[in-house]
Amino acid sequence: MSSRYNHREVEPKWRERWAASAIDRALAPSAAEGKKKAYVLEMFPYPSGRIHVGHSRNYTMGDVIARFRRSNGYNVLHPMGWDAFGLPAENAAMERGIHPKGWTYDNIAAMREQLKLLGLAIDWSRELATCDATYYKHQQAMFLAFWKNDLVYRKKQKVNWDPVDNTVLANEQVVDGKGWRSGATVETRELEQWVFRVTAYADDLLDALTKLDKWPDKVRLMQSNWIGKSQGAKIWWDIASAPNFLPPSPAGEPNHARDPIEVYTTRPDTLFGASFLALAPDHPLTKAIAEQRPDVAAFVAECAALGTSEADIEKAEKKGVDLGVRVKHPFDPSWELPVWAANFVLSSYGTGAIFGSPAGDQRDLDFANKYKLPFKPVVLPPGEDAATYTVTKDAYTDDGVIYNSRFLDGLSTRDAITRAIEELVKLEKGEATTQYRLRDWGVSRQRYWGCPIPAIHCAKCGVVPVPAKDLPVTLPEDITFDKDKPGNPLDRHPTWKHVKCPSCGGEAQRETDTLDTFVDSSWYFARFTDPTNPDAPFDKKLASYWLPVDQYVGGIEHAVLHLLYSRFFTRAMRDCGFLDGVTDGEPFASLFTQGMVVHETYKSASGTWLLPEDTDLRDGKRVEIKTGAAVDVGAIEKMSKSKKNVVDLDAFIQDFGADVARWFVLSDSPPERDVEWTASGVKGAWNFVQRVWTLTEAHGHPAPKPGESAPAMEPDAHALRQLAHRAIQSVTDDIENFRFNVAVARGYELVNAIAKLKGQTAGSVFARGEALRILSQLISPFMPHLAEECWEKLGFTGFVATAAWPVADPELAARNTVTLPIQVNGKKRAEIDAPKGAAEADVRELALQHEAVKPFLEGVTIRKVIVVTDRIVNIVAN
RNA sequence: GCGAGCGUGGCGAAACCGGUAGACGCAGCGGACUUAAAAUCCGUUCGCCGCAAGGCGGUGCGGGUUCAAGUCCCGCCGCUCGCACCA
Repeated sequence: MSSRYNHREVEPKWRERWAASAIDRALAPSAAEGKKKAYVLEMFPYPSGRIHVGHSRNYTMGDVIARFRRSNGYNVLHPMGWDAFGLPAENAAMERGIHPKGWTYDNIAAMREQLKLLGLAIDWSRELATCDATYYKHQQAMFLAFWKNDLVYRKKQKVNWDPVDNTVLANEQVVDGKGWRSGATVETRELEQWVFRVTAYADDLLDALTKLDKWPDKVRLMQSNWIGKSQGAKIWWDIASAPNFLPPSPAGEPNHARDPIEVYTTRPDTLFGASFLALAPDHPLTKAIAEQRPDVAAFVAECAALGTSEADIEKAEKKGVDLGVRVKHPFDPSWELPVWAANFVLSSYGTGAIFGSPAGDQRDLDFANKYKLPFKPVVLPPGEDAATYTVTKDAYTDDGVIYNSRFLDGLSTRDAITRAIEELVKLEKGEATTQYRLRDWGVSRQRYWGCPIPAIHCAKCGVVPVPAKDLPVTLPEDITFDKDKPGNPLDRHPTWKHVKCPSCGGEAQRETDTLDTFVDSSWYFARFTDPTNPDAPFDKKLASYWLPVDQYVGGIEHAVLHLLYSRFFTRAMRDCGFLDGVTDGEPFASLFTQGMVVHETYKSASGTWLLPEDTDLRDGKRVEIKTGAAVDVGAIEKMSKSKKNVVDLDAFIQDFGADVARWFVLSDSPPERDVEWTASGVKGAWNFVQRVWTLTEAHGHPAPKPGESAPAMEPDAHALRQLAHRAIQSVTDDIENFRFNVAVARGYELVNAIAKLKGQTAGSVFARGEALRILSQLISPFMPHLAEECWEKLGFTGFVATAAWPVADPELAARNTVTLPIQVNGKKRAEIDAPKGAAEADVRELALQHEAVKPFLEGVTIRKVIVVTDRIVNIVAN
């Protein structure tokens, strides 16, 4: 009597039982004596509406780890929440007249139900949403603490300004120099911004990367590049002469037009090759001169107008204008150099000024060639002759021996850098310095749907923090969104921003900027450790117990920003007294970046995107079901709503079940690589589910308990036992090492082997029952519903989800004979079976006497026989 | 331009420290069951030569190290990702 496995009944049944027994709750530290903790976390989602099967991969991977750890006796924390502030809610409000709050919470409710259908072992009692005042209240408190500790400050910063939407745009919202929504040309504006002092930790954030050995090298490298530490020197170039209109420098006042020009370089060894200085178009001196010289003003305007897109910059020709200023060479006051403004000098890096040493820098060389500035080589490449070596169009940027450089002559690049800095220090013309590419983090956003910044602007007292007793500063709900009135709705609100100054009691205004949503996600992992605490972001003891996150799982797209900000935040929380258990400031001990789910894209004849479910394969051609018309099959891309190449999760689970979805997204492709969602792959997973169930049901006996002694059995039954115990070893190892696709393959192997053993003897029944028990346990992290159903069918009580992970019997798992390939001159000619660990001499004899080997040894001399124990024999002969 | 990664059957892939290349899945082919189909089950499937036993070739291309290379080294080609005038 066999019945088809009915996921529509089985899956909800087990989810209800798990929930009723609260098995997914993390234990309080006091209740978890003797257990190790495991904090498993997937990057929490933005509640955009509905989830598709593509989203499920990330959560499934985390779930496999969480379930695996629980089976291995850990106290597991596996929570879920919502990254709930952000622009899409405001866009929806504008487009559809819905309130961002309602839209967001509706989406959360829908997505929570969808996620629950996946059967994830999540402690839902800890759910949080960053848009709850109960959450952002603590964020505001931490903001104030950071402010007090000088980790928050205000600064005029260049921003991308959309003049139509009246708002700041993030870099990724600027497409080809135009605002992504309005299409208006983006301007650069200077705005007073709230800034987090990330650079305070620049060195630590960089150095600590070496200790994050459970992070992908790629991510560590990306962060390292992003921080971009470089060692060099600051050099001060005294003004020799300047246009008369520049006023003289008042003594003691810095940053004046006639002050020495500060330049940053990593190559002070090439100072004697210098032939000009170049300043950024918005360098203070450039701007001062532009006020008096129309040609310079025109040049500055031209640079500002040039698009900010990378392609524009790439194509832009090196251009400049002579500013009419002359400076003295630091090593020789009689040597004067011209000062130019140049479009390739960035004001945002270093000091916004460089010295041009054309023979050693391609940009400088291009520039010098264009404007006929002189240059001479000062670094002699290895193997070149100083008498004949010349530079014309290609600069030499590598190391060499310094020449044409007076006291630096004959030194290596490295020694010359040290020597040059020594001399600069002696002459008080410069000093060694370190530069970072990393900038402080501007967090001001002119938006409604974000965490209000707890600050008040008072004409008398300046910028005043909101007193702790007045937190949270909540968002007003009576807000209007109007397409015709762009900008920040908070700013337009009739009453919200008008408050009394907490300091003087006078009329004042609230800060109407809200925080970048990356702030919300920079500490949510810590809030999960104590998610309902009303008085503090989290209890220190609880956070110390759970943190760091033992396994973090998410997309590579967050390799830099989210992960770097979280590392910053953890250090800042530590140093402001919120956190004391994470002394190294690292929030995520181990990181896994998973690949995406990709799918073909389909376009109808009229050019609109089609959902996969609206198409069908007929005679090998893809057609639109409604019309029968041919469909244009496009590239295989990441599943996304905009291209409609998505498979809806609800519908899929209805048709095939959550276990099929979970099994499929983990099979075939390695987890870090993308996996293509295909109908045939689904079929494979579906067949497997059916096969596991059919075999389990057909067995018809209770399975032996773990450790139960086995009866005598036939060799094929014994072989199944061996395979099952080896599968335990392999799958355990595969999960531990994130090789889920290999674990899946082991599952197929075990099922194939179980199906092959047909006998009904006591031995066979035992072996089959044991193998089925092991199978149900090994698949339980992957297909938890099916595993429970099988576990129950095999006569066990309680949940397989909470049963102890199976342990392989070492004797059964061990291989006592091994098959050794025998090679002659590296080509395989035969195989022999030998006892494991057989003596070299014995194996050697077996190999040489083998019938299949002999013909290849005739007429040649055996030079050498290599025997690698338990691996291979290679006979070298000629 | 700089940096990193990848390249294996018709497809997704596996291969631990250099030791039988292609596990496992999909698709294909042949067969069983069936009036038929679906489902299921069994067999088979890198290419070439051969009736077969077997042989030869084969991990993007070209070299090298080694008894032995998908794996290590050098040089190309292609693809993907990150950064991008960073001084």
